[in-house]
Amino acid sequence: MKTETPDIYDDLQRKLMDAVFPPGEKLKPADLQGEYGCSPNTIRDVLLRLSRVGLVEFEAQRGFRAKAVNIQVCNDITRFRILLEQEGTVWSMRKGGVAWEAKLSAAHYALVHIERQIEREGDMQGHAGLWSDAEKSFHQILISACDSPILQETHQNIYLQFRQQAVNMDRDFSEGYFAMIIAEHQVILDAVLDRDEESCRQAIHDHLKRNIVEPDNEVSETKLRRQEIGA
Amino acid sequence: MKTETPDIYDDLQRKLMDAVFPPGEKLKPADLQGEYGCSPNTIRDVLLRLSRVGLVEFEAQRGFRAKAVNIQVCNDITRFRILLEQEGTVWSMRKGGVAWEAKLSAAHYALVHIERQIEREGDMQGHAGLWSDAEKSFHQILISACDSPILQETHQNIYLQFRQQAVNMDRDFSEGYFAMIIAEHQVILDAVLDRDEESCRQAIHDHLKRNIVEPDNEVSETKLRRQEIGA
DNA sequence: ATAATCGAAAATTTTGAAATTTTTGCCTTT
DNA sequence: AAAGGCAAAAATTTCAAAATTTTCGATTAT
Repeated sequence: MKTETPDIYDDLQRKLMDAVFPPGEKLKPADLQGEYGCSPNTIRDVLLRLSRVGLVEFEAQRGFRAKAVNIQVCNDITRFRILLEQEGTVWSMRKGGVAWEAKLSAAHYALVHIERQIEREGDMQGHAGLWSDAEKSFHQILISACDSPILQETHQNIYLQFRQQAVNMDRDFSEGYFAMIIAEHQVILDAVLDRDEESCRQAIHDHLKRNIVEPDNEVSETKLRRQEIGA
Repeated sequence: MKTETPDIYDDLQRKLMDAVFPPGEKLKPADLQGEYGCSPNTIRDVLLRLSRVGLVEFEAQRGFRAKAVNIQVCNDITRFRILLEQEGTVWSMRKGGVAWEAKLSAAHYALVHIERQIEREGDMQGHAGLWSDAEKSFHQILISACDSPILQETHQNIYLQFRQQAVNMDRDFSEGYFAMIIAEHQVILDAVLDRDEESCRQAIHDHLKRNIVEPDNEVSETKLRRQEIGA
């Protein structure tokens, strides 16, 4: 039998991020085993590794659960992501050279291209995967020159968790949503290329703050679909 | 057979932090098995969980290694720790109430007590464990009111890694070392109680920056004992 | 002499069943 | 009727052996 653990890992990660498992659902190796035609222990192994990234919650003697989704967790992840991305970007601005700027510009170009297309066609479904990859790429390149493997790895994990939370929330991709996103990404890019650290921090904060739902912000409260499920 | 996995986990974590395993050394489940009288798979399980904390490096199909120790990693960990502790403390200053201040004062009092004793007796060995716990407690309480479980968990992991690095370095606990540490901790506490965010950031930075060894800082270069081993 | 290839040995991963622990439903007791 | 306890069932963890992959040394070809 060939080694297919990486495939199982990737498949489970994708399902976790695509909300195939409701937040908080128990993940029983014995059940999942059938899906992949391997032994329960192989699944256990994969789940342990996924818990390393934070996509799965693990408690000794009590097995695994898909990570909970609720306002508190989502806010926490977002605030932490803002911190990591602000600092990682500022450090990158100090360390990064022309090559970094070029990569960032390229990633931004590709991202804007997809976003404009979605805005025109008004069709999110067809391009969801493509946009997701491009957005991820842009934000990762943003901090890629910061010369801190630990910050980058932590950010990568937080980003995955952020996506997991986001997918489980209803977001209104209404008219003009992507136009707004495009503008925000542009502000970030400009601040970086201008080497304006404060503007950059501000731009990153402004871009991500929509995901922080304050308790008194009644309008945004309705954004959570499966709120509190699996808390 | 009873459940003793937690014991194995704790024991391995301690050995990792006490530099019983040289940095970079391969950790073979089959070898460690004998020590604990369990199967190799149980060890594997534990090592996977330790890799979640960052004390152990894991690569698919290539097993486990004690985390590498070198200037770059140590600097990276320290810079990241500074960031987390600055931000966590500032957030705590905004959220924390009297109860938090009281706990922090208590932790500081206990810490200073031990540090003065060590400074007087000039004996680090006898109090190493006690001081280590008190220092950890102070720094954790510092960020305990920040209302961000993710930041706290990340800080906890980074702190463990920091200790792992520190143990593997030669540090000169020469005359006056702890007097210096005592003063620095005091500055941090004062800034917190004064609700002076900028002073607080500065104090935390000043306290931890000794662990950042710049390449051009020749004096400090010699501090690394097993530098580059297991890189 | 250097590089590439093959094969044996070592190490890691997977397996399926046994042992342990937690959970659940039912019965007894207050 | 509610609370507590017991036993059966379900789920998790552990085990030791088998299968796979990697590593390392030696041989061969360039």
